[in-house]
Amino acid sequence: MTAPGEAARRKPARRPTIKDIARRAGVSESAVSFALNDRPGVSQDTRARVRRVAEELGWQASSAARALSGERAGCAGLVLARPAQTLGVESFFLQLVSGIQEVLSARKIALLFQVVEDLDTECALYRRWWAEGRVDGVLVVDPRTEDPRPGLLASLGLPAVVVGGLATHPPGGPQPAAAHPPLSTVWADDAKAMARVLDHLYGLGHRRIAHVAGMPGLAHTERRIRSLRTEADLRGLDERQVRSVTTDYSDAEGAEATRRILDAAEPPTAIIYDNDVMAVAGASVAAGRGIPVPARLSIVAWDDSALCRVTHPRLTALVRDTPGFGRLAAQELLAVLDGGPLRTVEGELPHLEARESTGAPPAG
Amino acid sequence: MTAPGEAARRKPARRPTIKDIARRAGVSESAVSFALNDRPGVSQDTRARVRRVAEELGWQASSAARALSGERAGCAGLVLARPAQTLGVESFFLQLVSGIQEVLSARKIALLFQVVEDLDTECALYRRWWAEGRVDGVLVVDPRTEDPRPGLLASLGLPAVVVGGLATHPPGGPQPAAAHPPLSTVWADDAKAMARVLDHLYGLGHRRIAHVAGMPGLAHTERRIRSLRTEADLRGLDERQVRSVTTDYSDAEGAEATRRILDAAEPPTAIIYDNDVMAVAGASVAAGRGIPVPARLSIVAWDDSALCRVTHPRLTALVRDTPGFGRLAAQELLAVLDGGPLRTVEGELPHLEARESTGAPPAG
DNA sequence: AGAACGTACTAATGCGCTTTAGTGAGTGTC
DNA sequence: GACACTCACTAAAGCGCATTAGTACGTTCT
Repeated sequence: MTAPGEAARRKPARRPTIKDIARRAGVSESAVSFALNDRPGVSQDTRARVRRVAEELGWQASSAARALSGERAGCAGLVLARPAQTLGVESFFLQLVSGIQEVLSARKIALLFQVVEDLDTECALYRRWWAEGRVDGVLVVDPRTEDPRPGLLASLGLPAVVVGGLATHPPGGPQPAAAHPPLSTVWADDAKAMARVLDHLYGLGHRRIAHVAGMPGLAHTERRIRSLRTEADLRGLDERQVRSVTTDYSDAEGAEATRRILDAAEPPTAIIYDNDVMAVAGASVAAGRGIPVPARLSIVAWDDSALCRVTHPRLTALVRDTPGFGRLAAQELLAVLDGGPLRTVEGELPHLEARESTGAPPAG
Repeated sequence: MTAPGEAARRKPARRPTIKDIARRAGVSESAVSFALNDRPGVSQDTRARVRRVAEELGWQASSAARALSGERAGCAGLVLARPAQTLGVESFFLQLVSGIQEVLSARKIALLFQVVEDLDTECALYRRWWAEGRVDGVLVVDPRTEDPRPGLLASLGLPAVVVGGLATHPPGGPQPAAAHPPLSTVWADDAKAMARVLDHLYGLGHRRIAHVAGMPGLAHTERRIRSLRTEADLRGLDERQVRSVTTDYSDAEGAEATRRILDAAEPPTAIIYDNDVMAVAGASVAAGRGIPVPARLSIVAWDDSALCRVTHPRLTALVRDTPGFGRLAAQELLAVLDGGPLRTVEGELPHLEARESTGAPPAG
């Protein structure tokens, strides 16, 4: 008699293998393999019998064995490079991941998810995953303007899909000098989305607008800033009237940026925030100073979430279907794994959900 | 000449194997294996040489091969069973995961992370992971009062650690009738934490207190509710003065619960919310009704986050070290994988960060 | 000097699966 | 009735590693 804990823990429940199936079905192991993988070489009868036995035994192919012989790990990877404290509140990633998995799990592909501190660690991790044969492909998020990852992945021959950009410029615009290396990409048209936001604010009468952007160096940050400038130019608004500042996406920097913006001699009548957390932080700064929203300051959040709906007033937000974007990315990765051509796929355009935080600017 | 995309994508860069190392170092494959795994049987000289060659080649053991021969997948699993829309804003999980990985990745153990819809799917996934040999162990989160998972995992013999509960009662208290199956557990003492919250509010003078709890059936929800009742009894507060209602953790239900609570004939002077999102939603409802916080209503949030700091007033919150909790859980899983004894480990007690949302109740 | 032992290595086996190369029985052909 | 040919299946090899059994050589003991 062993100790009770020991006894209960290490049950001998051995996992069934095709050998077990072969024995019970009275055929060879190879026949089992053929039967279970829809390969020709077995009769309908045998196939059915083998399937039944496998079912009974609750058999599932050992992922290790399959990976070793079949050269497929059955695994995709996703690395999130964020300093620990920036991991904050954003619902974005959990939603993205949930969308990704919806598609991957239908093909029985698991997702290896890792949070790391910085880009170098992320690159090192890709190398390790590649050398270990751990993943069949990866999803690259938070693309940068100068990004080492696509080049690295291409050189390793590790299939990958870039999520959210390094996008080619919109048709008609200038093509970027150094086109990104050959990786499939799914992206959203931030430029068009930004145009919509500006349309909304300009239409309400705003002429002095600030943009509290996210991290400099991120591709979509740059795209949004550039787009805002383009759209402002179209409407004859100069750099003093419409301008962007960058932050680290945190509530602290969002608040700080807001304070500086409001301290200006001629403060803007509207602020666009690049995420929900900063928008709420900014709204809080305004409230603290007794600045009524939207009477004296309009606020727009890029990315909707519960946050935007629980504040008072509720925040006008740019709503996008993040799980849907994740599904799109996963589908594209599957396509690449199946040997499909490199593509650049555009996700759904976000729409602006106008709520109570935007209105006409003060008359003066 | 193939198409440019094709050519660039499938680089022949073969992953190095121990055979390559053996050839270059002029020894047998087994010698390489011994050398790289710190096994006796090779001289210091050879060991060093093999190591150098492996380094040069950028070799990493194939996880599949190692798993197949060594019976270790080098992978842990974490499943999050949440309906998609509840995936909201909580920073809790990303932080927990980041703490877990800090510990696991030091041992080169990857984390398989999956979001599923419900508990049944989660159980099915455990079965599949087990049958596929995909994971060496799993971390079980959101333990329930009647939870099928520990039993399942124990019967499969899949090592596991329960994160956050099914805890035995505090020493001295009554032991639960059906002790949980033999799984290691890390938990936080919600009872003591709740006592602290009540201390704070009672000390300020509050005698009518509501508790907007999380999902019924979750172990920690029940623990908090039970603890609140116990602590209330100790102070002579009956069920009309102090009571809990359950929700699904969403901002919507948090707001709805708040409305109902404030509609009561004798509304409470303080509300405790089981997460940050609901607390902010509740604060917003109060603001919408013109109820000043904390002058007429005090608010406490369980779990701190950026949200609690960006609202106005900032919310008093129960702060816990979530990444630290994740690290603890991961360490415990490693201990179990190493064949250590089953244990129940208690995490750090959260502390109450008093901010502007709590104060003395109105004089009347 | 031969047995006994330890050291540093090589050879061989197996993990569970996929895949390629057989093999033997049945069918059709002239 | 010997020929090619197909069908349903089995045997065997190999994926990359860990591990066990074996081997050759040098040292020590008696």
